[in-house]
Amino acid sequence: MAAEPSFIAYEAHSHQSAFSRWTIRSDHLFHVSADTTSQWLLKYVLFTVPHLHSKNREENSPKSRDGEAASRFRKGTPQDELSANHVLAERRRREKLNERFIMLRSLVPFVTKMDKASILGDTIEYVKQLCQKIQDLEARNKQMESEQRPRPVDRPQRTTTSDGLKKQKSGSHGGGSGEEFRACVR
Amino acid sequence: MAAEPSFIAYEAHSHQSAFSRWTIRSDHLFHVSADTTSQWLLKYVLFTVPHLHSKNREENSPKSRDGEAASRFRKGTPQDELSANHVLAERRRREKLNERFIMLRSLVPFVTKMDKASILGDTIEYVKQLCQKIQDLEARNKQMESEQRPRPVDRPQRTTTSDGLKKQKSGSHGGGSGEEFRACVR
DNA sequence: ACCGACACGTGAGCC
DNA sequence: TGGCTCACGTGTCGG
Repeated sequence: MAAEPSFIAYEAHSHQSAFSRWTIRSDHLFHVSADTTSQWLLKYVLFTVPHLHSKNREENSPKSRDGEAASRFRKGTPQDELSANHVLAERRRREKLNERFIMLRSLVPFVTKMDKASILGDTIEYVKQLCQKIQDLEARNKQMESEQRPRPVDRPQRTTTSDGLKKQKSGSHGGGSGEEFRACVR
Repeated sequence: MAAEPSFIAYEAHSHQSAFSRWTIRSDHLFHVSADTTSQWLLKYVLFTVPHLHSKNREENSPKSRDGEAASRFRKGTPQDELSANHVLAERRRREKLNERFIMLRSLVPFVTKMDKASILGDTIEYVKQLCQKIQDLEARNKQMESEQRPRPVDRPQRTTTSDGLKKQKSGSHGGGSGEEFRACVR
């Protein structure tokens, strides 16, 4: 029932539109190393590399719809706007979410499992460890500072430390988010 | 399954088993505040509260299956083992993943959107900021240490920081991972 | 042969 | 009102 009515009309070939299509094709044509982490890496590079250095859109996907609407001259568009738009939005949602997953996995240092669940698991643990480490460092820093300078002349805990630490920008979206937020509340 | 065990034999009523069932039911019977973040909060408390103070398992879920298998006296079990087991496993997978999502959201300090995607987005940004902050603290710490005490007396990096941080067990697998791993590689 | 993982489409609900 | 997110079941691929 999944593949029934006048649907999005990606080629004649029935269901499994788009994603699985090129996955399979790339799996067969290029026959890249399909042993471990097989199609994940492939999908990763094929999916992110075009996004990296190209700002142009791929908006033809919503346009190809009317073409099939002309060919598929059903009486109205009851399932068109109600479904074809829906399935597309849903696909976009999944896509966005997967992108976040990949991006998140690239941050966590030691991950070997690509399991969508292990990614979350490792992240949730990594954040905990980072958090604890920050508290540790902060406490030691303050303690050391206090022991070094027992003179309470002033206590400016934000003197920018006058060190030449390089704050590399996060780069991507460049949104100037407020720095020094309340971190590690647990 | 969160609410109660031995109930996988969802009633006679066809699809939409379990989750949507009690969601709708709770929506109608209890008619709790269904205005903002409506069923999310409800599901959250109903799902996590039993898990908080109860260590007992709920492994009866694979057992209740035979009951309905008896009622469903088809000739063999072609769709039973091929489907009923599969759908159950899939549901368990989603459930585990959702649990991770909730647990992850509880770590990030400032989140207002409950969007499954915003959770990831905020987390991925939070990790970045934590990471940068660790580098910052570390650099300052080292620099201060070098300028303060050129004499290498000793540096016990495990002074327990004298804070009352309570290490709640993660419970599930409890793998005692090695501390002081390589953090913040970026 | 089974089990785990994932993408997909689809029904439902909430702004 | 449609857009948007979510949960679900299902088909399919890999170990």
